[in-house]
Amino acid sequence: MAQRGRRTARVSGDERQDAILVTAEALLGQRAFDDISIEDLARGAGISRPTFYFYFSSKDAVLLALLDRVITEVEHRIAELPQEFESDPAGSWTRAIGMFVEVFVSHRGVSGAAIAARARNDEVRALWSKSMQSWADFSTGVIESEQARGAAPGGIDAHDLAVSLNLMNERVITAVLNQESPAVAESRALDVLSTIWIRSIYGSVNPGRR
Amino acid sequence: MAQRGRRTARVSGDERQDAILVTAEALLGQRAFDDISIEDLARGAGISRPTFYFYFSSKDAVLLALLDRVITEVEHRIAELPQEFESDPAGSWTRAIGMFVEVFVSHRGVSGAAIAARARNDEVRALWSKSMQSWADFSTGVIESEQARGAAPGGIDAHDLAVSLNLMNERVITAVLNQESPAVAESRALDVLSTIWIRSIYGSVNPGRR
DNA sequence: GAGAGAGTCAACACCGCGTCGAGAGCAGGC
DNA sequence: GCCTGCTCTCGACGCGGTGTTGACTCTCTC
Repeated sequence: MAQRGRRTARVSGDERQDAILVTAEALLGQRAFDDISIEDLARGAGISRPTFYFYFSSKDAVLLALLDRVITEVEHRIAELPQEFESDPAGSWTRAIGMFVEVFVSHRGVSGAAIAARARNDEVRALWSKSMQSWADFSTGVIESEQARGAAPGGIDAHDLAVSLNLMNERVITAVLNQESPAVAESRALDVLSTIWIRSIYGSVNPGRR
Repeated sequence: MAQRGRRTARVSGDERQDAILVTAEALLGQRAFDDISIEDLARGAGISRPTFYFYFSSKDAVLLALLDRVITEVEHRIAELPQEFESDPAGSWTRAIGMFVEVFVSHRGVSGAAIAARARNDEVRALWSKSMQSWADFSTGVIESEQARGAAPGGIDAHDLAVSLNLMNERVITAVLNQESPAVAESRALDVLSTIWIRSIYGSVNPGRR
């Protein structure tokens, strides 16, 4: 994906760049992004603070690179998803949502920090925005075709519905990651989310199968 | 509500405290919380930076005071809400959700900043958390009684459902406030949200009336 | 072996935060 | 009238984090 760090590529020193990313993800597992200084990242990568700037232009740039990886992972996994909404709508939605939950939970530090940084940093916001948009578009497409084949009722714009449900997922998952209260128990989150998706898309508790 | 500023009350100088709050809310209408310095608040209130600390212990304390007001307003308005879920479930939910949308939209700067600050500040998090909890409890209660009277199907824990829907509202409303994309158009937000609430609570497009 | 990168860092300038201590203004008690 | 104590004010400081500069060292190439 897009060249997020500096360096035009060549020899070692790539290792340095990588060491910074590794350090950052590790530290994000322990404390909040704001509580990690560039000094910390540099030390973790075995370099001095000014040298950090040779590899990344700021702390945010590191986060951006990390987020980029996570999003790429989601994209790959979306592409691999079997498309069987007609034969098993409930199962299909659940598998799709489950994939998101899984990826974000497995990179909880990065996801949390990125979502928080969105408010502050334009590039993070743009990247996240672009992804949300593509997920929302994906959901919109499916919802529209479910509405078209008569499996799902109209009465609501498919895109509005898709956007809201995706935003719900984002928020519910972050609440779980941050162990907020109120939040849904991590073990029940997937169940709850897919129930809401299915009920609000199909307007019924048990969407028909064919 | 809880004494958020400093001062144990007496004469003028209350005006100063107030001037700081007014300045803060005004500036929040123009730029992000992070881009407002204590110097800015002090200048706006006609005092020096150190004097600011006589009234508030930090910038976050100002935000907390502002958030407190907004939450108090919501609480009052919840209390005034007519309770007629049995006779008009759809309308009742819509009115309740509409009230939230209205209050947060009318204090968009504060709401946005507070929600972002949650990640960073314990007190903001605690206050927001407490309110979300009480709104979720309110919704849980109504959902449970709808389930008990047979108007809403079971198959999902009322509290999980209530929490998720409240989190959705929070996120969809912030997306609207920040003019994010994707987001739902401000004019349609209420409609979309209430449709999702109703479909996922009642498991049908048109909950019966009695 | 000279030149051009890539890579490194000590030292510096800067900015915003929070604190400290010295006052100014205004009570009320004596 | 003036002392005492309180509220309120701010200049000046120290601190921690950021980002930049300029000089230096490798190492690879011709």
